[in-house]
Amino acid sequence: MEKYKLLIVEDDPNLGQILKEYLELKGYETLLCPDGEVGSKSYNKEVFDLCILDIMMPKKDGFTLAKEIRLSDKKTPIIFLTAKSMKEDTIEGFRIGGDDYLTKPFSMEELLMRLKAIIRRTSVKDLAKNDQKEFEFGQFKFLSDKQLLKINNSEIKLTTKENELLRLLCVNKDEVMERTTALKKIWHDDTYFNARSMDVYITKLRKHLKEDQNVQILTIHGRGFKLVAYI
Amino acid sequence: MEKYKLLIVEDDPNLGQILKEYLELKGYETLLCPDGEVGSKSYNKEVFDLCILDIMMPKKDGFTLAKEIRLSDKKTPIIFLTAKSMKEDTIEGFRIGGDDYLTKPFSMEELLMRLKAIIRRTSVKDLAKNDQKEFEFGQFKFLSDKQLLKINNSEIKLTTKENELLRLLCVNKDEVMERTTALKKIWHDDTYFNARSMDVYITKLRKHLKEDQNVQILTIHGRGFKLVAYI
DNA sequence: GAGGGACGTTAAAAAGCGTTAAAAGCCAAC
DNA sequence: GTTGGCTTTTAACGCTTTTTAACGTCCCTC
Repeated sequence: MEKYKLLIVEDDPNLGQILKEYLELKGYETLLCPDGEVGSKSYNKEVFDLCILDIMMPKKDGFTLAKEIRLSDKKTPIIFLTAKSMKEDTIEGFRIGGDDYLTKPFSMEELLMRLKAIIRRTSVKDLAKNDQKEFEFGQFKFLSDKQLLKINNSEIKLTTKENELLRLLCVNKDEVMERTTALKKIWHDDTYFNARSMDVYITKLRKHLKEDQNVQILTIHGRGFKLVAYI
Repeated sequence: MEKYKLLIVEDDPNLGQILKEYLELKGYETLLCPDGEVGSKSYNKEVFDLCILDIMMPKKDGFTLAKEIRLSDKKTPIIFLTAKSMKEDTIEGFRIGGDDYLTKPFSMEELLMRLKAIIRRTSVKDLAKNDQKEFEFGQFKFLSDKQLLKINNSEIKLTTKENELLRLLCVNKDEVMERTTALKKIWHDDTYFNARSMDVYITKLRKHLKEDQNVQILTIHGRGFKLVAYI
């Protein structure tokens, strides 16, 4: 079963390690970053289900990082951690688009409860679907673990990248597969050339999917792609 | 503009009144109940977007009320208010299915921020889920999830923006689609240039809709547009 | 009915995407 | 280690979508 993935950005190595261990014990996958800059880089390379950001940190503080994240991503929940309980700070945290704000010292249990409450409310993601290996749409049958796309009596062997991209489209069928998500998950970096490479693969997949006119990959301009089947 | 409706259950008449007045000033519709029993009755009579429950109350405490609510309704967010900051209590609040937990005394501003953060999340989720995907008006059939506008035997492929705008007009058919609403929902910012861009798209849509003379996009000067079909 | 703000339309600029082909990278067989 | 075949990336060009700009018209207010 796939786990929820958390980005923890905390400069105090003790607290960071405690957070990491506790949350991993509770069944989450975590990545711990020692400052805002490393946190920013990690955020741009991977997809996380939730971010836990300390506010006062060297190099780049939590508010600045949160603002950067919110420029492109309004969705991923953010929890702030801080030693200051100042009213203005709290309000600033929510103004930026944070989802919760915990003042140190807090109990691990309370953090966990708040984290769960947020994920329960926000997560549209179905973890079970992420483990799915076979998909059907239109007249196609897609076996992602065998890299095979079947239609009628013919089989198309997919390359690794074709396979991963089609899989992500299937997991998000009838919803938008965001460009940035695909780039992070499949190409591990959201850069100009990777984006061009992805466009090439969309073309390749569209050619394969031509066999059934009722299946299409729609372009959602500025956001990504959407796999739809008309029947 | 429809307001969010809040159920406030608080036995302290002073705090209750302050909450009510403050939140109404901030644009919410509220109903204040003096204890859990009255709160329970009110909850069963009306639909609320969020509940604010004090925990220690005569007749029926906040936890009991929350449990009742969660028996039938897992969705409506619940914020607990309490004088006790005991850890077990907080955790119990989240265990029941609460969404946030504020310890008295708290600032009205912080309550408002937390409330907004929760509503921002839940309303986004709802919009994504319970949205209609197919519309009919005049001789048109509009499949918004496929970005297709059909009339007679022809299909018009819509661009992403055309599609989103037409969808918003359809949702508000025969009523005014406010300019600011459209700009916020589709362009994510109500600025001068986005407003001009939207005008361009209204022109594009009007061209597409020319196929049926009985369908029109009316201009409501100073407010927005209205999609109407005369037959 | 004059003036200013709001809207309508068209065209050009900018940004984003689609497609093809060539270059580079990878890997297994020889 | 070199070859050949396949996958992936880079490059280039053309096209579509979206935004910006400019100018004309409408419409409300005074």
